[in-house]
Amino acid sequence: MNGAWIDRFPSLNKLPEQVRNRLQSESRIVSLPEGTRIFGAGQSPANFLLLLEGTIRVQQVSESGREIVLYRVSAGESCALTTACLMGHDQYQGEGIAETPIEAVAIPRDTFDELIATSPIFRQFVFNAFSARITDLFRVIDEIAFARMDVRLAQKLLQLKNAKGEIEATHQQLAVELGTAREVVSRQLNEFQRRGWLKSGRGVISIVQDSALHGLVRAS
Amino acid sequence: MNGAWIDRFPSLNKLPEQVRNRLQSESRIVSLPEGTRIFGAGQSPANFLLLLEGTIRVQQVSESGREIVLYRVSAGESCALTTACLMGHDQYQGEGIAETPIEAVAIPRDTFDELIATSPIFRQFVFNAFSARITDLFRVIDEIAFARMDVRLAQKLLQLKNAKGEIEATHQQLAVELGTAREVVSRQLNEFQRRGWLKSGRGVISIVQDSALHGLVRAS
DNA sequence: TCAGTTCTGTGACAATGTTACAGACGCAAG
DNA sequence: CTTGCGTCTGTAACATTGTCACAGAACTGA
Repeated sequence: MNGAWIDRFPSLNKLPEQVRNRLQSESRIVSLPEGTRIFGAGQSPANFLLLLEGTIRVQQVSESGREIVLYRVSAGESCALTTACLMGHDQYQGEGIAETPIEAVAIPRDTFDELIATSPIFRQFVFNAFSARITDLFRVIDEIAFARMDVRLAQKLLQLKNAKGEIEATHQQLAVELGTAREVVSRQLNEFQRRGWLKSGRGVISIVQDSALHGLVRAS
Repeated sequence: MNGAWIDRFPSLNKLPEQVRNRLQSESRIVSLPEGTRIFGAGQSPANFLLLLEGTIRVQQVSESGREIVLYRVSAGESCALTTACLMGHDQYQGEGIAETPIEAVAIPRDTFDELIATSPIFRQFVFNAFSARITDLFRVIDEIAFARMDVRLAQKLLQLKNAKGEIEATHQQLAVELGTAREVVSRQLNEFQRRGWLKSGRGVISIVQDSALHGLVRAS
C-alpha cells in the first residue's frame, strides 16, 4: 500500500524510476483527525504536503474576528501556498484546517528542495499547484469586490450541496464561506425560501428548485 | 552598464560567479513606454521579468467593467505571478500595465528553468517573490472583505501622496485602486474636506492634516 | 424537566453601491 | 475670445449589504 500512493498523482507518475523511489522512501504518510489546524498564524509548516484523502479548508480571520474561506485543497492536490511561505520564510496569514480526517504524504523540506532542483516534472507539478491557487485567490477577490450577495450565496449552495440536494451547514458557516455576516445569509435564505426555491431547517437546507438557483447564477 | 544591473538585486548578488555570468549573458534589457500592457487576459508572458526602473500596476477587471488594483511591482522586484502562469500553463486573469516607463531584465523561459534547477539562491529569490505577492493578495482580500471604506481611502491617500503631500489622481482612479465606485470616493473625500483634512481640486488632492488620516487608519 | 447553549428571526439603523442627472472645468477649433 | 466637447466632480434618491440589539426556537446534557 505504502508504495502505491504516487499513482494518485498522474503528473508525478511520469517521474523517472529513480526519482519516484527517492520520493517514496524519504516521505512518510501522516494521518490527522478532522479539525486539526494544519498551519496557521505563527505556525510555519515543516513539510510539503500531498493530500491523499480528505479536504483542507484554507481561511483567513480578520482582526475583528470575521472570517472568510479562501479555497479548499482536496485529494490529489498539494498545499502549495504553505510551500511558498516555507521557501519564502514568510509568516503565513491564513490558516488551514482539516475539514475531514486527512491522509497525506509529508515531504521534508530538504527532499522537496532537491526534487525541485533535479526534476523538471516535479517542478512543473509544484508551479501548477501555485498557479491553481493564485487563480482561486483572484476569483475570490473578483467575487467579494464585484458580485452580488444573492448570486454568491446561490453559487455556494449549489457547490456545497450533497447528492440529496441538501447542505449541512448553519447560517454562520455559510456566512464564513462568503466573508459576510450571519444576518445577511439568513435574510437571503428567507428570500429564497419565500420564492419556494429551498426549505431551511436548523443546520440543514434542502434545495427544492435547483434550476432557479442556477438561473440566478447564470443571469449574474 | 549592461553588466551592472545585477547589483540592484542584493540576493542575486550572492550568486556564484559562473551563474551570474550566465544570467547576464543570456538575458537582455528591455525598455517599454508608459502605458504598455505587459501581460493580460489571453496574453501569456514569454519571459521572466526583473524590474530595474519604473512600476507595474497589476489589476483585475470584472465582467461588468469595474476594476481593482491588486498590487504594484517596483524596481528591484520580479514579476512573480506571471511566472506562475508561465510555468503552470494557465491563463492569467489579471493584467499588468506599465505605470511609468519601464526598464527590465528579460530572462528567457529556458534560462529561467535551468537557473531554478541549478541555483538554490535563485530558487530562493523566486519563491520569496511569490511569497510576497501572495501576502499582497491576502491583504487585498482582508481589506475589501473587512475594512471600512473611509479607512481604506485614507490609507491609499497616504500611500500615493508625493513629497508635497499631494495626490495626482481623479476620483475614478482612486475608485479603481479600492475596487469601489467613483461616487463613494467623492463622498468620502467631501467628508474629509469638510473636516479640514484635505483640499480637493480637479485631478489633484492636497493633504492638509496628515496626522488626522494616520489617526483614522490606526484606529481602524 | 430544566438550564444552558446554539441557532435562527427580526427590526432599526449605518455604510456602501447604483442610477440618473447637472454643473464645472479644461482644451482646442474656429 | 467664445463656443463646443469631453472629462471630472457634486448630488439626490434609492437598493443592497453590514451592524447592533434583541427575542424566541431548537437542541443537549444533567
